[in-house]
Amino acid sequence: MKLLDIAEVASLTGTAASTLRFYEEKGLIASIGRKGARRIFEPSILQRLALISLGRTAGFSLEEIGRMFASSGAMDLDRDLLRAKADELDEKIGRLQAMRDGLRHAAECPAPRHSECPTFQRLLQRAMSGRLAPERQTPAARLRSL
Amino acid sequence: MKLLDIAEVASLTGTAASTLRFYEEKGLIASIGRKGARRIFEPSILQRLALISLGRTAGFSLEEIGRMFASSGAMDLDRDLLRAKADELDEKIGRLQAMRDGLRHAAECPAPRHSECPTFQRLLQRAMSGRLAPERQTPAARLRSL
DNA sequence: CTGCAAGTTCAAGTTCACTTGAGGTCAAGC
DNA sequence: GCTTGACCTCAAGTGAACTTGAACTTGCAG
Repeated sequence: MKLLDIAEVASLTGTAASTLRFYEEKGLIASIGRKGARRIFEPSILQRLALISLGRTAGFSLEEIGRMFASSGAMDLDRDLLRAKADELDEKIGRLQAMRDGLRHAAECPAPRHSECPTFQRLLQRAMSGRLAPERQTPAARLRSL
Repeated sequence: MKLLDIAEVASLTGTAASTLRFYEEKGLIASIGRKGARRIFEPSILQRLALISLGRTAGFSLEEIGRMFASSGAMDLDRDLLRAKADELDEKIGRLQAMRDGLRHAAECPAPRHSECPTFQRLLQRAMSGRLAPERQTPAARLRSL
């Protein structure tokens, strides 16, 4: 099992070395040791970084992602929380789909103004359903609710 | 056609008044005029703000969103760009779906470590296909996307 | 053995999207 | 007429997620 130095991890994952150091400082990743002053990583770091990247894409903060990794290093969370996050993603996916359809339609629609096109209106409606007045939540409150 | 003051727009859209002023400064919205020093808005501002919120959820920056509104005020863009954005969204949706499936699976899977579960592995693979690093997202965008 | 590219730390800087604060104006209700 | 509060401007502050810079050290090719 080949060990990796920071440059290898960086180029294999597309993550800047500075970001890796930053993530280590934040406790999201860990180097298995040092060779002199230089960090060395296990290959499993690649999966871990994939997971982090994925979580970021899904809209989780580094803080949240950090909590998803138990001390064991595995994803280890309350199943209810996992399900709740999945539901959250479902909603987001739905809105993104509507947005995508809206864009696609806008690219094809011959109407001079999309605001006058009923199809566009319907898509906009769907994309926004239930979130015209998004209950503003403080970061602190959001953290508490985890 | 009832005109709205900043407080009405704020409460109808859930957008803070300070944000509305900020958006105006950035050219994303415009007030139709002033009553004394106070901004007054056309009701169509509500749709515009819905569109902005939608775009933010879809991961576009304010800058990008600004460019999507031509001077006319309608969404008026190069159709190719619109299509490209739609494709971008498609990819993102795919990844989010995989992530959602991964979370859902993690909530059910009896395996002690998800890193040893082939189903989870497959989902992770799919979620990550063709991408190394996540795009940057602001905290505000994350809050909105809840 | 030496040169130097590539690593290290730590502090400070950057970007984005807002928010907050200080200080001021003004219309409306008492 | 006076107070109150919602609005105004402009500048500075905030938090997340990094990046950059300065100053220093080290592994390894030549």
